[in-house]
Amino acid sequence: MNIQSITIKDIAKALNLSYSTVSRALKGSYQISEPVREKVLAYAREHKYRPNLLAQSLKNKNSRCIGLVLCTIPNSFLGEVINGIESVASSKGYLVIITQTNESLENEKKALDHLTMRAIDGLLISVSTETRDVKHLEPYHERGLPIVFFDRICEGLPTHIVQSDNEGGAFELTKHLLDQGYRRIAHITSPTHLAMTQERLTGYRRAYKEAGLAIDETLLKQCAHGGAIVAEVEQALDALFTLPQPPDAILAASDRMTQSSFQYLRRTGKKIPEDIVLAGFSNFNAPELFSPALTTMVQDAFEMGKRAAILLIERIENKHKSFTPEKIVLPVQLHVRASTQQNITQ
Amino acid sequence: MNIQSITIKDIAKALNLSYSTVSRALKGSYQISEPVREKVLAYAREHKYRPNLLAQSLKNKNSRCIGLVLCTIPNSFLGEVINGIESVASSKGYLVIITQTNESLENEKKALDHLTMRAIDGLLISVSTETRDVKHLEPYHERGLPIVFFDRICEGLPTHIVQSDNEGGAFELTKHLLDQGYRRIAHITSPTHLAMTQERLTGYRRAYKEAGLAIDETLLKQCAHGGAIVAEVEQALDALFTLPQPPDAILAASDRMTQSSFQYLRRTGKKIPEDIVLAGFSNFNAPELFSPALTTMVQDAFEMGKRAAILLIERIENKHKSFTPEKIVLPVQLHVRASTQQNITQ
DNA sequence: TTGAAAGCGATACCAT
DNA sequence: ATGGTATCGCTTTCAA
Repeated sequence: MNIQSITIKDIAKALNLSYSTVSRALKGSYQISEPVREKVLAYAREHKYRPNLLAQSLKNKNSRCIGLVLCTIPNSFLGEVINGIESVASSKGYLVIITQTNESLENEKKALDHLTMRAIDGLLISVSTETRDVKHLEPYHERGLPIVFFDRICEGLPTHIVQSDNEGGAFELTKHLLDQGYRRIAHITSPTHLAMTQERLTGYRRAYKEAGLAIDETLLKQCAHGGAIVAEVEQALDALFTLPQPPDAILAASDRMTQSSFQYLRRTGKKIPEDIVLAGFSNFNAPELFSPALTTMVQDAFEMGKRAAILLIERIENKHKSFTPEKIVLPVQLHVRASTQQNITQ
Repeated sequence: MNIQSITIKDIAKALNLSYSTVSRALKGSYQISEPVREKVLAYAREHKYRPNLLAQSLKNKNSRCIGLVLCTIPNSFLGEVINGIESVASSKGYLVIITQTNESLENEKKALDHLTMRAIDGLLISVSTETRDVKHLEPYHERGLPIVFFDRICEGLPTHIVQSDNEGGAFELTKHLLDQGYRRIAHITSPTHLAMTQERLTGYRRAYKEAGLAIDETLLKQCAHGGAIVAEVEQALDALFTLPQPPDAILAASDRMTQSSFQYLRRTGKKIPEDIVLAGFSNFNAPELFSPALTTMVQDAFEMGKRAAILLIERIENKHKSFTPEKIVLPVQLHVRASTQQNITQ
């Protein structure tokens, strides 16, 4: 569809100028006389001239579009990340094109293919749970596409990275539970090939270690799809609750896993926090409205999006210059609520 | 950025063919000999040829992109709508470009400007609360851009429309509350210039009328920004609770308004459902985890997105053909939970 | 300061 | 069946 009103050629013909002159006048080039510039601008305004961005992109080899790849849009955490990204992108005149992988590497590849065929200027990506390496990203990186990883990082590319303090968060959360006297803390998390998972496990282990306690490895459960499928979370919980010694606490690694766990516990009649306590990395926007109010490790989602976008755009606009890959680790915040405190009644 | 490997010209040169022949071979045109086709395809595959979609769009005047305009992405209802849209768009090979208005008409105009300069093939839009008419959409419509409205409709354009049964939903919800014995039902909703608001008010009034009861108009509150600003919801509630006769029930018109109301009631120490009952149009994905579990009028968000996308793509692909504007009204579903039932615990 | 012309990559009409 | 060429809308180098 072409919603174009008039083109540069139309203006040129109407004013008896050459295409190039019109183009220059429109761009505000300095090598142009005032009267001509004004005449062109006036005519353009009057006839509602709008440049064809496609043509510009084709010619300039840049599109002022940023590609965004993430697992799913309807997600309280990622939704805020998107807003953070858009806030800086739109202020800098970039359009963000969002694509979802639904945790499939196949979809991730397709999304990248699609986006790059449309000449995006840069890429922001949080990889899918199936993604184990950056092989599929290398060709783009080699051709000079600026890439910034956020949230779910994948090692292997010298690019900027923006993530949460996963280790510190898991440490604090685990410590909080240990401090409350819980000893059998189940950790429901994503596949272990994800750096994020490893970091959180490290935090979890460190908390136990510093408390001088041993870890029962059977309490560590990975969900292959990062909790995208409710059944996998339920399976993990089924397994946990049929252990000779079931857990007394659950630490979930994401919004989805937290919510599925919550629903599972509710359905199976386990009382929170009396029978079992629950806490999770989660960015629900009203965890206090839950019953019981939910203890959460909150990530600064908006800030994550903002920082990632700033880094990316800075790279896009300084393509020639070399840069040192930066790794930004954003602090997380523990909000203790009723779901992890027996002595507090909501 | 150009992530292009090789172009048609490269292939043509390498194989000593003309551009046109290569183009035809790539497109699978029938008027081409087998050996040539194969040679071209083989070379293309080997050298990872990827068409430049920008160039194709410029030439073909279509982009296989759909523009999507809505108020905000991080929203349980709209998030699902987006998924519905993407499910059909991606299966038909369209890329969805999402833009947010944050309830500002100004942003809406900018988004439209941006999108159309990039030659989208069609537009899906749920207008902002500030949007009172379709004046800003007319130029695009007149130039032949296929448009489909969903959710927040704006009258005045002969296009397809997909929305929920707002009147029926409000009627049922109000009736449910009246049936429970509540008589002073406050309705917190969006500005009245929105069709959706009018429809819901109509449903509300019809329920009262059929029950043979009179309505206290002071119980009807509009939030200028549709609840996007927490303060406006709180102001509305403040006003309601300082009435000589405060409401005994609250009917909120959206996720945001429902949640803000919930938080307000919690904060001001009003017990639900003992002191006041609360119900709302809302698509929270786990309303039963709230405390108390929330009575909701659930819209079929995914289906709404799907239908809207189907209608739009059908119009895009049959541009020449005339069509009769269709108005699809999707049924909504009342889920009664504890927040509107005094006699039921949790 | 302005214009002519080439070219971005792909397509399609007109020839042959 | 294949090739030449103009074109989509815009930018930019080179000349004038």
